[in-house]
Amino acid sequence: MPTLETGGLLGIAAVERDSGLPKDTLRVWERRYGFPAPMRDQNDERVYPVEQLARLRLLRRLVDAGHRPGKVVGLPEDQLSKLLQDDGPTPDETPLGREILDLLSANDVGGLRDRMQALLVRSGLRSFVTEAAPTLAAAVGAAWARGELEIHQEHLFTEQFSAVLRAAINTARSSGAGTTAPGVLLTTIPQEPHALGLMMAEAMLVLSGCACISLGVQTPVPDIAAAARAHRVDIIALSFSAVVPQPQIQSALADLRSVTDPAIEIWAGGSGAGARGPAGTGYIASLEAIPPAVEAWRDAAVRRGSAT
Amino acid sequence: MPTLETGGLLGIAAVERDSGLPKDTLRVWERRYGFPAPMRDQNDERVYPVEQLARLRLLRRLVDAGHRPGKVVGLPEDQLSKLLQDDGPTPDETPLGREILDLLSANDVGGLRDRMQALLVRSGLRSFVTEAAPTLAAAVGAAWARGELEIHQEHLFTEQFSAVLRAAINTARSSGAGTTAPGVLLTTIPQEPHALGLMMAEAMLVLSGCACISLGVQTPVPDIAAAARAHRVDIIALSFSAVVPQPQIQSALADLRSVTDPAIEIWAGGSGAGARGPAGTGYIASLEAIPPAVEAWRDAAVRRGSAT
DNA sequence: CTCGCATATTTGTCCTAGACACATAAGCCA
DNA sequence: TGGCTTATGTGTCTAGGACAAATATGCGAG
Repeated sequence: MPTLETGGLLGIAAVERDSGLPKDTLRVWERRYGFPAPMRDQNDERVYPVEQLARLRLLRRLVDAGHRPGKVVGLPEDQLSKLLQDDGPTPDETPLGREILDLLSANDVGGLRDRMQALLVRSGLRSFVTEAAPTLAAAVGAAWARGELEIHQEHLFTEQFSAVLRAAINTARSSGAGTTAPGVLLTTIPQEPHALGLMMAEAMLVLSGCACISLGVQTPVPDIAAAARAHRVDIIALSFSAVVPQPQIQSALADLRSVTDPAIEIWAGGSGAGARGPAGTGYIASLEAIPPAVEAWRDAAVRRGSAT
Repeated sequence: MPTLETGGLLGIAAVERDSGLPKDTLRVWERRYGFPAPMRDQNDERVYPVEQLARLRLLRRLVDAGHRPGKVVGLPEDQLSKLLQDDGPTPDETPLGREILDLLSANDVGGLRDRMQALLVRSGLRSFVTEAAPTLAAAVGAAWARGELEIHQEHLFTEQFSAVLRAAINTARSSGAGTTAPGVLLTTIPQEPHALGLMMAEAMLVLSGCACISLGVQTPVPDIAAAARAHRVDIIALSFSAVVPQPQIQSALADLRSVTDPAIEIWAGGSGAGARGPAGTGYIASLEAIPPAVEAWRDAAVRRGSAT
């Protein structure tokens, strides 16, 4: 029973899943830096207390932010201060972020949904996605990393947020028709379980008049290529959060590029996507960059005389 | 450069990503059965030709369908025939199932959505969930196991189906009010990633007048308990598909039971839930069993004089 | 003092080979 | 045929070692 979790103890596979650190890395950190320091069960297998998991998630954030593991893994609780001082002006101190965090802390699910719905109808889908949504996501992410939120509160936020956004996307979908509309396939690679970024991208693409087909998250690379072929899309759009290690993103993009018709563009976006992707793949720096990118594709399509 | 791919050769990490087989399993299959038989690069690291990846993906299907690795890993190309002959009496030969499969095979995403939406409005949410939905899910699952569908087509079905169902649930939600409404927390354990069963259960609960709070999938057990406490629900409803091994389900239920207020009921349902759960947990045999179970809870609540 | 380049260190990932618990299949007896 | 015990199959974990890529450090030149 490798990944069982009984009474706050997690197996190494569960820690890999929840921290995003591969098993090999967990073991080598333990060997080199003395942390994590898991206990052993009756089979001499590692079992990690939840506090160590929490610290590992903090450490992962620090490492992703540029700190070197050897420098930070051995510290007791000063990491918290480092993390806080690192991110100096905490981005969740916007009134809106604070408000959402308060609703989450109060477990006010109805209020949360109403607030997000109100934001949506007041400002419209576009500015909801480009302005409000990133603020909310950042606030929740930061609060979670700081330990202010529990996991179930993050789950609740994700659920409510995606419900509101999904409904809005479906409403907006029908309106786009007439001009040259690129067909876009949306999904994520198997290591990427986050659906929020994908949905925000879909919203922007739909608003730009694209015909979007979303496969949801975690599609194997050969199947992404097969789906692009089957649906005759013009663009494959992939979303990456920070949970996936850079090299894995790069190789996944390269693999996909090599098995996909060169006429099909591959776009990578999200906080995890590095600016320098493999040759033949495009980088979408932000949600605001999506409409211009679609516009550029349209221009190119007109110039080459082939419209969908 | 672990996962690089040069000219149709993939590193072990890429094969793990695309086949779904863990690195450990790939190595042990090679050691025991002689397949896969990767070549080695200049660093003596495994590199897999794409044909071997394709066969590994087939093998994974067969293993998921119940075949034993030792029996099928060593076969040359007869696996294809075995795969096809495997599911002899196809249970998807209902007209409805056939129709959906045809739409999926034709990659007709609009037609798929329209058909499901029509089913929903024609028969109503309740019979859609209890009758049409299981038929569709069974047909898609069987076709997938038989190799008639590709992964991306199953993803597409899941995405469209959940979009239709989610919208219907949100519409139905507001109507239920007045009588004694139990608060229900819905989620799955971390090993269970399937959301479809959860949503179908939510639909039935909402139709029965429950106040549902869904956390989405894969909530750690301690957080399920914490969420139940925070939201003061009366019932925790968990959905299990067949992917989770029985003992893990049992121990998760037992763990949850031991850390949750005894006044809160725990219901387990779905194809993976065994009839005999741990003491103090309830078993919901089917979707049709949900309304009576809610009714029974109401009766008990009235009798004990405490209403939410 | 700063920039560019060569060298040193850190770090993630892969390697081998062995062990073992759990689940399934086979054997056996009623 | 059904239920129980034994045997085999199977995935996952363990240990330490190795090495290439990424990053930091030292050093000389402008």
